[in-house]
Amino acid sequence: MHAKRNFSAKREAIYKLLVSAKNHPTAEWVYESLKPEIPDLSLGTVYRNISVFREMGLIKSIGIFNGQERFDADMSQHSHFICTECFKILDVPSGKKFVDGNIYSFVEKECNVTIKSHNIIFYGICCMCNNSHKC
Amino acid sequence: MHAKRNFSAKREAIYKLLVSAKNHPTAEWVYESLKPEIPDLSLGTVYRNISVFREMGLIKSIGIFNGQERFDADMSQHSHFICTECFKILDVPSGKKFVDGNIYSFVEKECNVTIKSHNIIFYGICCMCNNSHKC
DNA sequence: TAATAAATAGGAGCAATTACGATTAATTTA
DNA sequence: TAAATTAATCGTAATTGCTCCTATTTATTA
Repeated sequence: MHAKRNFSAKREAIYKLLVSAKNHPTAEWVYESLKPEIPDLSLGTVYRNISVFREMGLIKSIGIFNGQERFDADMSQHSHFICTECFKILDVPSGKKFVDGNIYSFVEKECNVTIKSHNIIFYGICCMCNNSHKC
Repeated sequence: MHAKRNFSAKREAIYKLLVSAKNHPTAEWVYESLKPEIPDLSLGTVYRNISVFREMGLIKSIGIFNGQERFDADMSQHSHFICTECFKILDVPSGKKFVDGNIYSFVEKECNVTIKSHNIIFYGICCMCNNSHKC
């Protein structure tokens, strides 16, 4: 039994796609992906629902890369790698916790702030973009 | 004796301001700040020189927040805190190194990538934006 | 000084995102 | 069920941060 959620058909479709997508998609990609099966979908609806999901805490923004904002419906604490060539984003499995609660309180004291969350992004070249395609 | 650098007067002014600025400025802020003393400065020149500096490795981008890219001429490895209310950015003094070389090679193996750099950003509320202004 | 190269101004153009009025769908109330 | 109310969406216009382009100016070289 799970919480009742009155999502409209389109909202539901957008959310499901975000959850299943492994590419940390852009709003544009969500729109293009759903357009074939939902021909009367509008781009504004995608943007608006992404905002709704973010406010609900269902998704988060990874950042803006190559001019487009990237989203992630995996709300577990993890880091990302982004290829500066093709802008592919990979999850960094955090078996190792890079940043823990001790660091939070350390930074909070040093900076006199309250920390809500953090992001770690590794930049580099993915194996597809390396000359030697050993993927 | 230091390396000869043939910067134009405007380029020099932009770079000096970036170095002295403690607010991790936007291009717009640089433009507005220099405009009074350099009335014929154009916004395009600020953007172009920021690109030049970035390619030269003199500055780096912290990211895009509230729709505007933020820059930092402090090239030492350090993290940032950003207030989600007022978008003030603070340096996190890294007496503690959060991410070291071991983590790089760990992630490189896990993700099959080559890492060039990384960014850590803490999000939260600064003391000015907290109800209790204990700053 | 003349020829060449680099940097800039100013404005047009672009692309991602947001805002808005009109319409449609869903929900509640009677 | 029907009417009234609320929420969601469409389509398009507007915004905005940034980039690009051309003419002009400034600096460098011969």
